[in-house]
Amino acid sequence: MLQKSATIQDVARAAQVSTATVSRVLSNPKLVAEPTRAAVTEAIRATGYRVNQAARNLRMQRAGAVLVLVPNLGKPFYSGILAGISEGFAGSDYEVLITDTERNPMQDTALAGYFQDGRIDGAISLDGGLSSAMLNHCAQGGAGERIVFLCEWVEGEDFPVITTDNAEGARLAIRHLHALGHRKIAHVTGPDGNVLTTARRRGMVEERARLELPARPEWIIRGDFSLNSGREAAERILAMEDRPTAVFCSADMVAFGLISGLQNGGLRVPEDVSVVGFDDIEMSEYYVPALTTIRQDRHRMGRRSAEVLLDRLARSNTPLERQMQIP
Amino acid sequence: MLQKSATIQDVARAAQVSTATVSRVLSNPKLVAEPTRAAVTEAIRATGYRVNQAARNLRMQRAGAVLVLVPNLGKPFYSGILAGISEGFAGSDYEVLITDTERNPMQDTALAGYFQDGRIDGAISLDGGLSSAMLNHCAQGGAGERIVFLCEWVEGEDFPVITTDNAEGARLAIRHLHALGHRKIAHVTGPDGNVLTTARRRGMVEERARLELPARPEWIIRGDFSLNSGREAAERILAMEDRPTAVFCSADMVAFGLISGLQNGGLRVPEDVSVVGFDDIEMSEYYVPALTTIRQDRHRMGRRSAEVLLDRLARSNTPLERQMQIP
DNA sequence: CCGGATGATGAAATCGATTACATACTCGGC
DNA sequence: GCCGAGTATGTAATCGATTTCATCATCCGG
Repeated sequence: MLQKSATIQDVARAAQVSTATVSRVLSNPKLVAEPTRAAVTEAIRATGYRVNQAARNLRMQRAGAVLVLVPNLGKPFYSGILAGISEGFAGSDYEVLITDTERNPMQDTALAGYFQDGRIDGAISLDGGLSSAMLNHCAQGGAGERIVFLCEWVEGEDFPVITTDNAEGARLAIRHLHALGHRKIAHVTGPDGNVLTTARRRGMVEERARLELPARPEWIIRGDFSLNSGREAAERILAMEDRPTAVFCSADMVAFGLISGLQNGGLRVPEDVSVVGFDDIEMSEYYVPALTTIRQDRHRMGRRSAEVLLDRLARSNTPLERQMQIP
Repeated sequence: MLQKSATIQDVARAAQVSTATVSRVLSNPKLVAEPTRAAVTEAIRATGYRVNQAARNLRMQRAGAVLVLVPNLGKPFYSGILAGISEGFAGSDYEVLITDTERNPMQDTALAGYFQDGRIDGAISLDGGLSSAMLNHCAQGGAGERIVFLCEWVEGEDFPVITTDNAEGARLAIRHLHALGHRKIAHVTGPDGNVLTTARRRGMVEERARLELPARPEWIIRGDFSLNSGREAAERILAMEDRPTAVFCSADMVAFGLISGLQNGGLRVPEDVSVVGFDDIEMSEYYVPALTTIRQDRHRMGRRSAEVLLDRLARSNTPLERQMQIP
């Protein structure tokens, strides 16, 4: 706060009106007569007045901020999403807080605590691994309406979710490889228990069955969306006697790790093995060879989630009678 | 805020003491007698009381948040840094706000506005492109002590800077290429006017001169830290009659774009052209071929900048007499 | 046994906004 | 000429904490 910036009192004094009038000029100008309004506006300019957010938030019973839960800030996949979210909230009077759920794991009550403290009005979670207990705490505090999920979600809870059709993306990938003539297709999954892992694997398996392609258990390789898990998958594949000719990866990063591992092992991509990724992060176009991948418009999804949350916040701040306008 | 969470009044009532006592138990327990303290603690537990941050911040004249200015949230280079910063502030009672200065450019007064509004207590800028006018506004508001720079900095201003020795990194890169036998070395720069561009180019040029390597003007190619500028640089190099045998890139992303462009153009890397990057983002190890690069410990730098800012904030909230303890 | 130091606690002011309620004035209809 | 509605503004309560200052009890040395 530093330099004693002008307060609403100072403005009121300068314009020779009450603080109520100043406040009205700011929030609801048409309640104030033109000459008064002009005087106040001038006084605001002259004093360099700026609304003190802490005071405003206290009085209005709001926090003026939303929290974004990111599984791992270090993954480039999330950066585009964050940019979209941040853009979505620019111009609103909400600040965007970001936390890394992997490096700073949340206790069961931590998220609810943010709400109770009045530190946030809402949250966007990119982490589908939140415990139901944690979400229940929030719901009990009345914050159930103020949480939306993005990309991932929690099975069995019905918060709004902005996501792509992951199973369909997987099917698409398999169809693509099939069209290229591949029959023996492997899949590197995401981490166990992750909803995206499940959806993408399901899509993959379904489509493989539909196309009547061969399926060997070792062709489903467990990964975790990381570069390194791709590299490990490469070693597994190199060691197989009956090698797949194509691999569908659950994420672009996995694909990069896989390709680098395969090439180091002497297999050429795409001549010997075709690889398809998921996400379409910017890098994928510039990888050598360029990666075929399933696109997710991360920026747009980020924006969208911001819009959804803003809408819900507006709605839940509106008194009920104004919501149901039908007589 | 939602559910009327218990207030300090409720606790005071439950414990049959005044709010002052409750507040003291929270902030300075040794001022309160043991039995009273126990009663209050129990009342806090029973009511599920949590301090309301807006009220606390208002009274204490602080914002309880810091702002991180990121040039472009979409670049993976920044994600590790953000993770470090976020970790550095975990456990402190400051929230971390993040803004993208490219997508949401700041007006001259915007940053100062954040301080004046009482929305932030300090800022970490990864953007060396902030105008001096903007910084002056902040300094005039007394926020001069509460800004630190990270990676980039503004020439001519003396805010604390956490950064690597960029010129030395560049020299290192050139020495490395020289040791491999390369004599004709090109450089893809960052964007004009960027401080990192200047430092790295200077290091490169100095070392090239020291080693008495040939220098052709067209071997300094203008880029902008992006994948695409690397690809464009590749086209320029492919079109040269006197081609360099090695290229030092101002960033890993540039190197990736360059390698992909060169290979598409029929040159092999590293057989025909060696490429060195800068930053050592996680991908670089997994690129094919693996990229040689100049390491920056982004996570640590992030943490460090948080520490520096926290220290300055603590200092500037301490009354002067307690700072100068020498009699 | 008293004065003053020390310790524990409470009453009330304060931070800077918003807003319910009160007041004063204007205007039109009867 | 009076009343009610409407408009413009002010007074003061309020949000939920922190902190200054006052009060009161206790204790110790002389």
